[in-house]
Amino acid sequence: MATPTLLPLSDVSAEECCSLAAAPIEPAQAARSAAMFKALADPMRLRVLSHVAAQGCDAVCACDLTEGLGISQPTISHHLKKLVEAGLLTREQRGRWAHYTVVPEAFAQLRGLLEIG
Amino acid sequence: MATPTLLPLSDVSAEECCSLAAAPIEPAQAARSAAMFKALADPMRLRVLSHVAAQGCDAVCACDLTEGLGISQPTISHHLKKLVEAGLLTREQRGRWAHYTVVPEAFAQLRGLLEIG
DNA sequence: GGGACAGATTGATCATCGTCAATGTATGGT
DNA sequence: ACCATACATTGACGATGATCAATCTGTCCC
Repeated sequence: MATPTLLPLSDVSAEECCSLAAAPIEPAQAARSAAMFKALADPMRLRVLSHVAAQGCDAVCACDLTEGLGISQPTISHHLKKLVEAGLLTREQRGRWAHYTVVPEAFAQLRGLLEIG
Repeated sequence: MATPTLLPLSDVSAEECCSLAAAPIEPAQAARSAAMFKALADPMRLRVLSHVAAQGCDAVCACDLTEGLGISQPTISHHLKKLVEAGLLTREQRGRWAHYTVVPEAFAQLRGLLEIG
């Protein structure tokens, strides 16, 4: 259990660091980048993510999100899972509580892609 | 609440300049931002966009995209329309040809949202 | 005007997604 | 052992989206 669902993100630093404007993007990288953008492409998920990001380096308990967003607990759980799968958040279990933290490298990578103009 | 004002369609610079981490995002802005990310959330659309962005400030003719991407002309047209609607590209008709150019301000805005960590 | 061309639109199909109620799984407290 | 809590998973449903073939709309040239 608790086999780290921490999928790669392996070498973010060495990974394609370049903008969409540098050259026509490769299909494989397009698929990976689109998957990350897809995680950001839902209003409620952006709000969930923003609540976590607003806590800075601190981890945020899922129980703090179930209130004030106006959606059910399973839906929040669903969104958090998507964000973790996309590599934007990490999950850490502490007793009964699940704590989430942003992954700064992922955001840096996306910012790099959007360096245009 | 912060500003219940109507959003200015033209004033990108004065628009919400802040990251997701600055504060929990407002539902209205979450919807607008998610719409832009949604335009980026498809691999083929990222490739189309990248082809345009790779031309820098020059406009790119749609006819240059129909070859080399492996999808039909209507699908390319569909993706270009989505990118224009999202504000990431502008369209300019020149005779029989449609030319597309990136909108740097849109990308700057998205980079601002992703300033995390 | 008539034909050729660029590209947008339509309609259909198949897949994916957001959401919820209900249920399941683990953990902590007594 | 038992129950309450925190969260994940399942299954269902309605909505959205990507793609294509066929068709339509406009523009250029003779």
